[in-house]
Amino acid sequence: MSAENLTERQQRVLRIVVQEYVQSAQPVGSNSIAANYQLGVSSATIRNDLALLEREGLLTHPHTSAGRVPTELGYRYYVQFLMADEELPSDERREIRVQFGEVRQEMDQWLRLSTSVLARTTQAAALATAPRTHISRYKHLELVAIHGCKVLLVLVLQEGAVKQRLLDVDQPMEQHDLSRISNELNEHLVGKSGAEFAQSYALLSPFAKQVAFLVADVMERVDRRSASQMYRDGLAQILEAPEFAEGDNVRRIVQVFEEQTVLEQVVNEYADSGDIHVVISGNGRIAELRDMSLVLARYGVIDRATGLLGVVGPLRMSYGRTMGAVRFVAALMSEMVEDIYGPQS
Amino acid sequence: MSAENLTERQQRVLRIVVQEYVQSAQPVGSNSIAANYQLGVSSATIRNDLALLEREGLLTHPHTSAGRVPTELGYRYYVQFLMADEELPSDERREIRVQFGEVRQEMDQWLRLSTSVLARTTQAAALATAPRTHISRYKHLELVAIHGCKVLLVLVLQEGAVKQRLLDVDQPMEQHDLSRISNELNEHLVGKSGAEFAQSYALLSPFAKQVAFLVADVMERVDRRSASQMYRDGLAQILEAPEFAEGDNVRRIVQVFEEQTVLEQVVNEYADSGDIHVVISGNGRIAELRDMSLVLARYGVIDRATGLLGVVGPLRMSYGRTMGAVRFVAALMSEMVEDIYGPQS
DNA sequence: AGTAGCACTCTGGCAACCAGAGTGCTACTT
DNA sequence: AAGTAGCACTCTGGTTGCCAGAGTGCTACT
Repeated sequence: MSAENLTERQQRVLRIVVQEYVQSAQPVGSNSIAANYQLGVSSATIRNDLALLEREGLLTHPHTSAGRVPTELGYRYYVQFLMADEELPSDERREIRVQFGEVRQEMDQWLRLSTSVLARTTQAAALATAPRTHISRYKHLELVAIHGCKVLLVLVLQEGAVKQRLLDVDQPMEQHDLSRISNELNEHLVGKSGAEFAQSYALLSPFAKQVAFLVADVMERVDRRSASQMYRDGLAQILEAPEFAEGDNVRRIVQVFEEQTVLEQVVNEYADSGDIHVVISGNGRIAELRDMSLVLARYGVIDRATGLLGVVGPLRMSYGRTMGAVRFVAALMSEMVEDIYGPQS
Repeated sequence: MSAENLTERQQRVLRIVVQEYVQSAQPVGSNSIAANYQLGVSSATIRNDLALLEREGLLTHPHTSAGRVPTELGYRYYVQFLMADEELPSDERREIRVQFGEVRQEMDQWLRLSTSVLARTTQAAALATAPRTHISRYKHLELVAIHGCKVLLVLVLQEGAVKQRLLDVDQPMEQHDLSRISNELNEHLVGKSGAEFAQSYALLSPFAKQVAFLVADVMERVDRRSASQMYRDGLAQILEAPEFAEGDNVRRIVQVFEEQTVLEQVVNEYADSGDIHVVISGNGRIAELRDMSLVLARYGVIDRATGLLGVVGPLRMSYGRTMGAVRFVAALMSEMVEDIYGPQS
């Protein structure tokens, strides 16, 4: 796709159509353009431009006597060439910053807040995944006696994630003994990945070694899982969009949003690229995402721990504002994740 | 509501109407009843019975020339007097049991599996809350040095819940020192509620005391929160129900399901009663739940840690099967929670 | 290149119509 | 008294025809 084919005015007309349609959800006709924008030409001229834009595949009309509507290609052209980057207004930014400040200490609230903020400011459905590393590394482990032969294993990974697991041991154990074993493991395994545990097995007591096996297993599971649990919010909002009102669409959207697998696919596809991404109608390749747009950004500390966040909305979305919001929230989250890792070492 | 007004046959007719309508989603008329069931009377007689059931407020018809449909009252009568308790078929039970067996050790999977199983077996939307106690009690704490002045506090509560919190300390601390403090706190605070911490403050070192304040705060927050995070699944499925297809209904359902506040209200209302509950159309008192039925059951160890699970579906739901499924999953969950507490002491 | 004017097309709403389904009632039977 | 046959009545949902309104596309003109 290139910008060369269109005259200045045609580009303006295309921009107007997209913006009007985004706002009103109504096909926009030549008359209303001529009346509401001072293009210095009559509606007939605009009609010619519209016809040309349609021949180029950027616009279409639902039926002969309706106004024009952007095609997927039209939206892509708009996002790539015509759109102005919008920053979130500073008062909104300030308020969001305050909210993030309030949960700074509670890591388990970060994602919830991100999705909630995104959903509210963009009027779309928001999603976020927890930061993950490629290979988990051991940070700290604790064995807690629950009762009798039940022991709770609490594992802290270097990226700050906490995993728990219930163990059955052969015979009742005292918290005292369990702590000794925890200490032993913490001493030898800190900073290691599951694969590197093997180096240390020789140094461990038999029971500690058993636990180490288990920990390695847990860590491997974490790594193998294609994506961590996804937070979501704002589903109800996008169902208000008129284009989703019709029959089967609702179900498709809810399914995409609930099921995770489709989103994971996209998320994985954009796993390692840096900047913000706009996926319009699944970029034609992902059938389930037909008629939806995603705006996604990666956040975190690259090569250390990164996650993905963004929104899902109708094609007819305010891309400028949405991208501004996603970019801003991603930046805030990055700040907070960096905080865990300390100044870049 | 009582059972006395209706003759044997009228009750049978009501049961047939409910069951047919649940299956077909079509209003059921006197002819089809006479044809498909051997009641030994003609359709005219059934018409009389239907008219009577309608006068009693148990049935209604959408318009003059349509068949009958149960009213909310009709469903309630059905559930209370006419319904046969259905147990889940044994092969389904076995398979579910296997699945639960596989995640026995991973507590963080329990709720996810519960909702997933319920959603699949009942074809409705499922929800579950984590087990909670009225007053949290301290079990174990760990302080983990993250880097510089950042410390991660990991708190294990007696009911098995794990909370984490990020701390900023005045000066960098060694893991060694942090462990000493953790041990100090574990020694003095184990089994205590936040309110009871005060007894021990005198025995603690200054820094440990500061941490104890913080822990008390965290525990208080946990207790104050009206309900723990809710797991959900199967939303897409119930949107297939024809009665939800129409306009605003979808949004209302998604909102109820997503927003938590309404569900919390109900959940709290049935917080302390033992058996399974069927809430039909919000029992007339909760407007948001109009045209939906909830089937809820409490699970866990009473007076120790209990949670709630159940499903949300259309009024037109197979109550027998749904109740069987909810009861079964609640029993499994109770087993697993009991396991944490050990044999009733 | 741009414009005025006009014929053409398609939608969405409205009214009229009809077959089908199911009721409610009355008069009759057992 | 309980049940039944028969029939008039009512309401829906689909179909058809119609019309105003909106917007286009084309041709002839500046």
